[in-house]
Amino acid sequence: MMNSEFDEMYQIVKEDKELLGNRIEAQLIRYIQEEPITVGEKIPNEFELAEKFGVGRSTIREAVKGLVSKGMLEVRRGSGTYVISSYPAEEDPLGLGRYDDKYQLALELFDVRLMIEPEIAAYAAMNATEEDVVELRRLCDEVEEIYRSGENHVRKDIELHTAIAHCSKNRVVEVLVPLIDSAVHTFANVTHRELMEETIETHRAVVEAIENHDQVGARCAMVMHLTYNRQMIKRMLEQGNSEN
Amino acid sequence: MMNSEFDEMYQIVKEDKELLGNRIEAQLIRYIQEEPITVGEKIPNEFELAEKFGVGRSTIREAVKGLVSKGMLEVRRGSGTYVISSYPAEEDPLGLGRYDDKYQLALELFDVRLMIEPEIAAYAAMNATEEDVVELRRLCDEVEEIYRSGENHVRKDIELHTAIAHCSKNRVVEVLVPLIDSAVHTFANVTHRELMEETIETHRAVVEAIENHDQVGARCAMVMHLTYNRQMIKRMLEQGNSEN
DNA sequence: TGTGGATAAAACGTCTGACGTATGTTAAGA
DNA sequence: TCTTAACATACGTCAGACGTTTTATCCACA
Repeated sequence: MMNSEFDEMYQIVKEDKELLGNRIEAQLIRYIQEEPITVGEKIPNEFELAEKFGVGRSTIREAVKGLVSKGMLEVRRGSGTYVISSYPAEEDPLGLGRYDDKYQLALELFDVRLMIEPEIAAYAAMNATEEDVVELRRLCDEVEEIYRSGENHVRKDIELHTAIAHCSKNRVVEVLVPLIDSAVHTFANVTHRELMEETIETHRAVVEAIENHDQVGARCAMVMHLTYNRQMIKRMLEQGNSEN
Repeated sequence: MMNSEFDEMYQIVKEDKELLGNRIEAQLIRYIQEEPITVGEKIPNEFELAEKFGVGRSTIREAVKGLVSKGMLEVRRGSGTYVISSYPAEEDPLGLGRYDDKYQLALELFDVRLMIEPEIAAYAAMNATEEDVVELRRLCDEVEEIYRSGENHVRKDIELHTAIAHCSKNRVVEVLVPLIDSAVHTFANVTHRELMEETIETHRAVVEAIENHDQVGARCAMVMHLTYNRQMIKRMLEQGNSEN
């Protein structure tokens, strides 16, 4: 048989209870990214994929359909299925992947955060309940804990900012904040010791101001938090750029 | 035969070149909204739908899958397929359909617009090129024209606000603004003569300030525009509410 | 009478094979 | 050389079978 090394790598083992189609979808992402099949190229046809992954053609079609709706693939009937983005929509919910100057994009993302998140913090200071504050404190601790353990804290960081948005009692920003912040995660994912120490500190300052219903304080703390982050990221990305 | 009146209404005629699955998806939306099948209820099973729409089960599954990824349906294996939002993601890109108090939601949407759009207008005043301004003027005219003709101007209105976002030269807000504003369209779609007259006027004030690179002026004009709109919509929705 | 487990029914998930239709390519003919 | 017809490729749709999960039913047993 051909593809034996492929089989070992990608052939699925049916034991999970997660739906097959979804697992194949994840495998397909991995396959495209590892191969790699770059933007504009076409992936193997449905029969080949079915054979490679050891599943039926309908399952492949499910997976492909999923990635089409996530903006990663495009189907041209009679011709083939093509890669149109390197990321599925979960990692890039705003569809920013089509821009290639990640550096500028990162700064623009922070400009947007600076537009809304200080205001959100002020709303939060106005509307947060006691339970909300408990939750915020817990998240602050978790972010710090994860950071100290050396793991990636970004997911938790987004959770914290989303929780602050939740405190604002405006459900629209509660949707918006994770969208924007996870885009930051994708396009400006830098970590740095000094940055983290400062982040943990300003996080607590924001939460404290919210707890005291100090709107101006919350707004200012958030501005500081984001400004410092923006500055550091700008510096680090400039270094990264100059190395090219 | 049963369902004859149904057949007349929903049975598809195979003549278009649009893919069957996509057409069925649209039919399914219409069916759910007209029936109506409200949030939380389940839709008929796949076999019934296949028979009703006169297509194969795989086609129904394609359509359902599409609406799942658009956040309108949820499939519970072994149980059925349920409506979780009254709108597909195109009309409700932020997934706000799961909330049922449209009134409060509309106000929250305007609060968010008030957070970002004045700031965007200020950025636009700073960065707009001459061609940008020409485009803005053109859109102002078009909005007015469409309004005078009695047609629905909201699409064009969103275009104008998106164009202003484009002038800011921040590509993130250029993505964000149409998301938010089309949600406004879905959840707070009110028209009113007085509102429109004022809207057309303040639109021009914003554009004029942008043209003059008057950041403060642009910000203020946008605040006025949105505040007035929020106020009117609040009043009209309160009337609507009290009639219940 | 009440409860727990076995059983059946309902509904989605996946596989297979066949045929339809759009697209692209190639080769023959004018 | 250009056009056109045939052919190959690849996705689209259908039909039927069987598996798995969830939910409802019902009966036995305490």
